[in-house]
Amino acid sequence: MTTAKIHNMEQLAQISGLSRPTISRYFHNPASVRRTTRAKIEDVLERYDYIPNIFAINQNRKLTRNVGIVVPYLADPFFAEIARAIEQRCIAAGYRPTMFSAHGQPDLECDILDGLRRLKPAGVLLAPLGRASDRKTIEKFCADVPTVLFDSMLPDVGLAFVGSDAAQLGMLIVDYLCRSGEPPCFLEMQTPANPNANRRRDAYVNAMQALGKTPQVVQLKGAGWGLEDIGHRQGGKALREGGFATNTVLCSNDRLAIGFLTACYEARVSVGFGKEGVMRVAGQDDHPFSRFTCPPLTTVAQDYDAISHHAVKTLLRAIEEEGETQLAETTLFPGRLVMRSSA
Amino acid sequence: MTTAKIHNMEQLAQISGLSRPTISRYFHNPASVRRTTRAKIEDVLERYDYIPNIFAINQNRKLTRNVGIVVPYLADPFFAEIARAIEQRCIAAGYRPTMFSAHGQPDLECDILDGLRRLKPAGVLLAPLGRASDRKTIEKFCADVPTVLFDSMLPDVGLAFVGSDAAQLGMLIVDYLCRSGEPPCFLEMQTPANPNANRRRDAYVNAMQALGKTPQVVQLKGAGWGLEDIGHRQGGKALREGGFATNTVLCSNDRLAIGFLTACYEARVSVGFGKEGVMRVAGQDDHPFSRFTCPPLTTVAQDYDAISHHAVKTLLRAIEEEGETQLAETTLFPGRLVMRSSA
DNA sequence: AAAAATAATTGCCGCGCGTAAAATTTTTTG
DNA sequence: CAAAAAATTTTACGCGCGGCAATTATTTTT
Repeated sequence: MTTAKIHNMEQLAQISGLSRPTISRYFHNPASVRRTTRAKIEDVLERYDYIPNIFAINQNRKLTRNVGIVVPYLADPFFAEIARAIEQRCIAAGYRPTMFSAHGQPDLECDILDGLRRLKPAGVLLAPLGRASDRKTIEKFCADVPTVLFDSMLPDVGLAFVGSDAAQLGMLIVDYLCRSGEPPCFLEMQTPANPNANRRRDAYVNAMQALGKTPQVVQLKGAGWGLEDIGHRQGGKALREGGFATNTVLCSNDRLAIGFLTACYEARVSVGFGKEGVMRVAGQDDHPFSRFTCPPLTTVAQDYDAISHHAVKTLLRAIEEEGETQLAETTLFPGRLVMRSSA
Repeated sequence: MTTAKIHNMEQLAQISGLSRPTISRYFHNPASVRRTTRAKIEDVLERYDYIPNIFAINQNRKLTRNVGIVVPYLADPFFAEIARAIEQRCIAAGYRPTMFSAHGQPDLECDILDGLRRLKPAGVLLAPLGRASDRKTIEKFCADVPTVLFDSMLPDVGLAFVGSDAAQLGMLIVDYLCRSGEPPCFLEMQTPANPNANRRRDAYVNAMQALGKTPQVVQLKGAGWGLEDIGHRQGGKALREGGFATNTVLCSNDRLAIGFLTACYEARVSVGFGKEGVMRVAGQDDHPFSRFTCPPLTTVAQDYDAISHHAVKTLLRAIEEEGETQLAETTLFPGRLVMRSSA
């Protein structure tokens, strides 16, 4: 501790009376040296606390232990939460994750991937922007770097896709809404930033038809990632203009629903199930804030935990096998109905 | 383009007919080579598009252009937003920012700082966890790495602190609330995770006294970063037990207010100014979601933009001067009253 | 105790670049 | 226009580590 610091493996080798390559092996995999040797090294390590130079390591290794995590919009707590879960799992597996947010900008997404490439990452977990993404750039990136997509799927891109089963989520909530009241209309953006939106609409339509009901889709003008704002402004407009065939509105996602609830409030339309509600509103995602809306939002929860776990597992398997794992598998997890008082 | 790729400076040097160090200088600062030389290099660069290896660069440079951005809790949109602003400014200045979140965990905060050290960062922008932070670790880190603190201040730590003027924010909102209705009670956590909370309470008390009113502070049980939940549960309990002396509640921050609004809703207490409101609720921060609560939350906005701008400017100045800039200056920005319908 | 298997060492090269000092070229000066 | 000064480029060396082949030392097996 009080002694001079160690700055490279050579010095550590001298002090511990071993050779540098042995020290190198130890750091690569402590189990690859004899127990007595390991003890010597760890003994010295306790007294001097040295850490190998990360740049020198990465420069020479063919495969680093860097992992990139890229999400479209980190200011959205939904992504913040899933990114956090993924990050922790990577750390636990001994990798060095780095988080990036495209902040909703396609060009930034490209910049991030380009920058990521330079980090020689062992792999990347990518939730693409979706429709706005530059497909070619992403495809090229995936061809060079083992990449698992999550949340938002781009067909035939990446090692694998992990996400939620939109059809199941849709059926779950539509079925619930139909059983407990009037069948829902569907509220979404006209030009959604995210391809999930299309799957959700389809899921809604299919679910309605399966239940023998007539689907009604209401599309809101506006683009970008200010979903609450669109739900608020445009949703409010639709509300005032009587754009909904029934008293029940299923929103494409919770953020839209959050904005729409505000619109309902301002229009003095009371929301909730039972006698007190003129209108019922539901969302999809179980956004971290959904339980604090007024009224708290009924929604279907994505299985954050299963998604993050499986995404990381899939990536690490592909990395560690390093055999030809050309599996372009898609894994979809079911959602869970979260009943709150809004519907 | 179609030609074989270049993988190092040596090759680029050969092709361009220059020596490698000249190329190196060019990348370090294009203006440092003669115009004719620059033209040669850029000509080759257009045809081959080569990018220097980032690990090799950082290994040899005494000072990298890496910058660390550390926030206590990225799933809080407030921090996500300010981190985004800071990130962009760093990129614009030609640095390579990396974002980290302590996820509310003090030990993780230490790990992050330790990991950051290995990246030889030119500087770090740190919003510490606050009370929970391991002060010694942070102090030691700041002694080694140029660090600017923001959001949450630790006395005598770091190059500088940039944040909001709690006293001004408090006066602003208290004054408004007093002018427009009954004087506010103050709602906060018993053991706040963040030292700002103390400043805010003091600001409230001082503002009330300055206006000749009697302050009342209501403290909620609970700890951690689930602020909405505490505002909801414990705030609701206080509400039911008639814990507030007046009909106006100023929350220590917006997240607490968001939870408290839910509690009001569930208790069927209508919130808002004017005749329709039994109660008035206000917050502090102008959290991204505050405009979508029901009713939309009256609050005081922190000047995200000024804070991020000044924090980055201060850090870069300290880095680039590299002279002894031992200034431990504190810069506080005023807030702005955001009047919505909750109060 | 000898043979086989395992671990550790030596020695050397390479990675891709930074950097100080020396050599060169260009510009300024008298 | 030559000499001095300044600007630019080259030479030479080093950073801290990974990886490989050939030895040598140690442990385990027969």
